[in-house]
Parts: sequence; structure tokens; C-alpha cells
Amino acid sequence: MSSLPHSFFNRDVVQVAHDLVGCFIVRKMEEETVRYMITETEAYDGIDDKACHASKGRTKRTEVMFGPAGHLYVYLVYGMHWMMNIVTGEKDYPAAVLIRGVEEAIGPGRVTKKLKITGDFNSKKLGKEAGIWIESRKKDFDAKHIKKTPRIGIDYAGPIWCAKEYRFVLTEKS
DNA sequence: ACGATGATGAAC
DNA sequence: TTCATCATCGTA
Repeated sequence: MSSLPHSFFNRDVVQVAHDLVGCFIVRKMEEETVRYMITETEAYDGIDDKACHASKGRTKRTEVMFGPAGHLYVYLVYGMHWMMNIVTGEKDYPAAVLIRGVEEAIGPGRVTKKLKITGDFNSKKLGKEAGIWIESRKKDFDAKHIKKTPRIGIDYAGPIWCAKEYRFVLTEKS
């Protein structure tokens, strides 16, 4: 099971979001190292995507999404939940994949709680040094079990961007 | 169904 | 400087 390279993330965000389902997120902490399969993701694609924070432009908050792929974008919503995203695509093209679910943690707020990810991780690069990285799928993984749907909790983005099927969910274990 | 709880960006 | 909003979750 190899750690995913920069080239995996330096692609179209929707493709990366799809391909991350079934991969494993590894978190090395002081006492233990845990490893969970990713079961749900969402893509946020560029300045035109009204659901993407980068549609507001290049700000202190969105800066990391304009940077190189494979870095983390972590922010707080509703004053209490950390959302963990992985930046994708070329430098200066803002896009990221939200990790919405892993095995044993349904929901993006629960993912970060379980993995002990906070704002301290914002803009860090995935890798052993950061204590968090992604490993590839098992060989027998069947991508047929991935369902695509519209994204959750982005009604403000308007009908066009709301309707985009940028959410990917693993429907069966494999 | 609703309140918690704080950063963000836009308005003034 | 103030204000509405928010990529959610636990309790009811």
C-alpha cells in the first residue's frame, strides 16, 4: 500500500474526489497510527463554483487552495466543526476535495474529530512529516460501488452548482 | 426541529 | 465595527 504521489492530486478535482473513495487515510499520532478507508468525498472546483470558498476570490482563507496540490485546507464551520480538504490541480487553480466520511466516521466533522485534525493542519503538505497521508486502494477494490450525487449543505450556491454531482459515496464494502 | 458557537467576508 | 452566514452535529 503506497503513499499517493503529488501527481495523483495534481489533476481535475472531480476526478481526484472520485478516485479518493476507497483509498486509505493514515494518521500518525504520538501514541498510535490509525488507518481508515475513505467512504465519502466532495469536489469544490474553482472560482466559478459558487459552493467553493475560492469563488470569493483569493483571500487569506482561500489562499491555500490557490497553492500546489496535496496540501490541506482545514477550516471551521458553525463555530465548532473542522472540515478537512485536500487541495488539487495546478498551482493558481483553486480546488479541493472535502473528506466527508471514512470508515467508522460518517460526516466531515466526525472525520476530523476522529483523526484529531484541527486548524493547525491548514496549509500543511500531506506526508509523514505532517503525520497524515493517503495510501492507495486495495487491488481488489471495485469502483462500481461508488455512487455520485449532488453535494450536501450548499443550497446557497444556486441551482446550477447545487445540481452538480460532485459528491462520491461508497455504497458497499469491498 | 433547533441551538451551539466563532471565523469569515461584505456592508456600512 | 457590525452583521448575516455557514461544506455540521447532538439532543429532543
